[in-house]
Amino acid sequence: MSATWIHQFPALSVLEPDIADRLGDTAQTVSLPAGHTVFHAGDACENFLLVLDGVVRVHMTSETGREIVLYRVDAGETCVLTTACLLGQSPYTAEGVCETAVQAVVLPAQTFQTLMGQSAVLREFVFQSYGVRLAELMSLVENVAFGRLDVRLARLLCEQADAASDLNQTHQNLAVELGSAREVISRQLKEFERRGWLELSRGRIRLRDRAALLRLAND
Amino acid sequence: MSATWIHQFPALSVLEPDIADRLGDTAQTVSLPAGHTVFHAGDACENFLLVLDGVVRVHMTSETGREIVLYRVDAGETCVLTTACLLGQSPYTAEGVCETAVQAVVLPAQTFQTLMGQSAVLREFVFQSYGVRLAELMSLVENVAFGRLDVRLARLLCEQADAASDLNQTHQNLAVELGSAREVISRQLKEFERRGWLELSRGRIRLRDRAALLRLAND
DNA sequence: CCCGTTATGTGACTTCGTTACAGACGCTTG
DNA sequence: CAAGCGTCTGTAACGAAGTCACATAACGGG
Repeated sequence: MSATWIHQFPALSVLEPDIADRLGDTAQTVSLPAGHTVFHAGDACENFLLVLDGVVRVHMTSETGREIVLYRVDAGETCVLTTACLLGQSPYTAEGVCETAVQAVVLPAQTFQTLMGQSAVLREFVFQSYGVRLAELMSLVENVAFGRLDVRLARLLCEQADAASDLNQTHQNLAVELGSAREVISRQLKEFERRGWLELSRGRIRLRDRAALLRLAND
Repeated sequence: MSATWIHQFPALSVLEPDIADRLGDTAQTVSLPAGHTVFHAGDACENFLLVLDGVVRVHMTSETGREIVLYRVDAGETCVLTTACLLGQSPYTAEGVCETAVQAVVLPAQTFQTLMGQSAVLREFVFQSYGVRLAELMSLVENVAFGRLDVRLARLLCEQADAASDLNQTHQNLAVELGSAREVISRQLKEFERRGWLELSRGRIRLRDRAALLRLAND
């Protein structure tokens, strides 16, 4: 019998019935707490992962300790890095950490390979993920290589702020998001505050002039 | 009858016979001169591409004119960006230029989709490409975000120098390779020359102390 | 040989990352 | 409540890399 979780996701709800059954039978679902490390750089990859609920953040760390977020895996998405490592028999080159509590489906490599050969829908699904991530990564390269930090920061702030124009983030977290250094972000935020665009307090930023930030962001 | 070019490539020589025939029948092969632009950023993608001979370079250009090489498509390889755009119905986000004269197979989107559904070998081939490029792009992100320029340049010089330790490249070209600026590369090369590691002349660099460059490169 | 084109050299300046701290805030605990 | 501690933020000085504005220099036809 096909598991109920499959029907949560449009991309999978059209799975061939027999494939859906196989998936429901073989796949284990696991619960991981927030902060749990799903994989480290250098780990061998043994399972295909599909996130059912929560968010996994995939990021790289430099030798000097700086980090950069590559992408996030949301509910209904798969981790392409995992797929790539599985199919290419190569170890992970980045780290995956649960940003929230996460429910995920774990599929042994062997089963994954078999199902990929049998299900056009699953293939389509995985291909789609690849395409999206590839585009994201290219855009990341562009931003890191050419983008100005003030512009990127302004964009990030506008994206992350909630309806009340608040965001609860440390400068360190924002730095990781952009692959920059905490001190640089602090400096830039201070400059934004000086211009009256926002207000800083410990662990929180309140946007005061979103329009100004958006103007800068759309450079 | 299956075209002879198919047998040049290990990955495709194991194609199912009927698929190979279809490919041989429908696919057009084209010849492009060195310097020819295969696709621009913003173009819609209409054909699947497979390089038979020569090299296509895929790079991005910033608003300010700086460029960075994302990857190269060599003989026997496909352009993942093309595949991604094809499957995702999205426009190109980078530019592809023939670095040498190029012979390539051009497959209409429709035919590609059909063959992808029918041939496990072709799928395997395309998946493999995705994985490799994804890893390359992640490594690029890491280098651009965290790598020191002198180290990256030293690495590039060692890679590109021929057996005689010569390489015929302008500083501008090296800059594009690393996503940096010409002046910065000139400065760094001058510094290497000052240390006696190489010799500069117009359009050519001769390595004098490859060991020293390698030491720096392996930081 | 002259001249236009392409390549390289240089200095001043800006932005960003690094190092090395000093405070400041919030929380626990005696 | 005060003291102590871990985390977060501020700052200054410096180094590394990108930008701007040029000056030269080498090459390759006519």
